[in-house]
Amino acid sequence: MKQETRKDEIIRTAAKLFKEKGYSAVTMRDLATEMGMKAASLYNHINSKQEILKEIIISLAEEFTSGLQEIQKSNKSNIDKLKDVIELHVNITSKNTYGMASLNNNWMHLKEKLEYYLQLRSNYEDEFRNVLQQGVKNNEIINGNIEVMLFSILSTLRSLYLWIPKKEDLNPEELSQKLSEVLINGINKKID
Amino acid sequence: MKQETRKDEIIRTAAKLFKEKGYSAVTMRDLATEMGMKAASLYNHINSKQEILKEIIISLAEEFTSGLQEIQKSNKSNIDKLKDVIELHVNITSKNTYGMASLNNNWMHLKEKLEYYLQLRSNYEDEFRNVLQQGVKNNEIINGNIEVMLFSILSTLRSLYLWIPKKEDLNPEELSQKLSEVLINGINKKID
DNA sequence: CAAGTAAACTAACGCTTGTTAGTTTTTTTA
DNA sequence: TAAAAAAACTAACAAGCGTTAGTTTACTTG
Repeated sequence: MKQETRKDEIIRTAAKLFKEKGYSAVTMRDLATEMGMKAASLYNHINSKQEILKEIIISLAEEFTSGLQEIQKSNKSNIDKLKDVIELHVNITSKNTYGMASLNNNWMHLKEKLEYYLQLRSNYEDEFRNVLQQGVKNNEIINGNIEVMLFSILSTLRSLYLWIPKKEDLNPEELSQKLSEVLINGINKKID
Repeated sequence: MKQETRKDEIIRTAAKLFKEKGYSAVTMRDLATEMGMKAASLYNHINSKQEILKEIIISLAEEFTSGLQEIQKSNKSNIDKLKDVIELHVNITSKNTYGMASLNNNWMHLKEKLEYYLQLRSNYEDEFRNVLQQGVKNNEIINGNIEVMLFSILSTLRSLYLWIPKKEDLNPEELSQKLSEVLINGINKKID
């Protein structure tokens, strides 16, 4: 575990402010105040406001990409892969709810890295869809509208950053498990 | 059907830009350009940038509130009430995906109306939770973690604004129905 | 403890922001 | 068609923006 540099601290603090007000509404003076310094001093550690956003978003996006690739390698059932993906989202989001807000809401303010981000995101959705499609093919998942399923599950997972901070009584393991139950089996009481 | 005033047109155009870049990143000059006029001219129709945001968000929030109250009045089963709520979200969002982006992501930039908005939102979640709780009590809904169910469903419904514009092949009725299926029954293939 | 480096500071830059004042043009009304 | 109203315009404002240059202070190291 490498210890946090001043740059890391700035990025972490920025992510927190970006979650509260969005990238554009947070000024370098806001960030400096929160760090207990003057705005110009930030530039001893970072090159630009844009760089901060890039660091927050791209590192998270790559973490999701490599996480999903790892899951795909296994030879588990597709339902179990789906459970692993849910766990992946819960784990990454639990560690960095602030950063996830930027990933979800501030990606459009990326400049040089925008295209790269969109590529990662698009690939991620394709891989995710693939799990569902294979699940249908193998009779693990109902033969319904794949896009509706994908959208529904992914929307929930992408919103975790808003909800995890409010429910600290649930640890990541419990949360993953309960979330898997609801997302996979629904809420309907079976008649049996 | 009252015809659209110039003010309405400005608000609608602003909502579109707010969705693309967020409230703070959209300037009055951006909005004016999109409207084919100069920034100062906007002020013949609106009082401030803040007023535009207020109009977008509060009208939608009140539409949700009154819609849910109407649903609560009926004596349908709670599962059927839930289906109606899903339909409510699909209908309101279909009519105004741009405005829904502001509702979801730019509410924190409200000033005078912030507290009012938060009250509406909080009440809405309480009413929604109530439907689920009654459903559990009446043996319609599984006796699981209510908060996880609430979060999962509401996250999906609140993300509809991102997804509806990309899937124009699905009309609101079909979408509501398929969404209800997935959110209520899950995606798991029943073994029978 | 001297030298070097890291990290803070002050001051300022050129540019953009939301908004106002005053004027001109266009459209509606009588 | 003249008067009134609506809706555009130009010009400018004070404040705030990200960032740079140059300097001072605080820590680290030989």
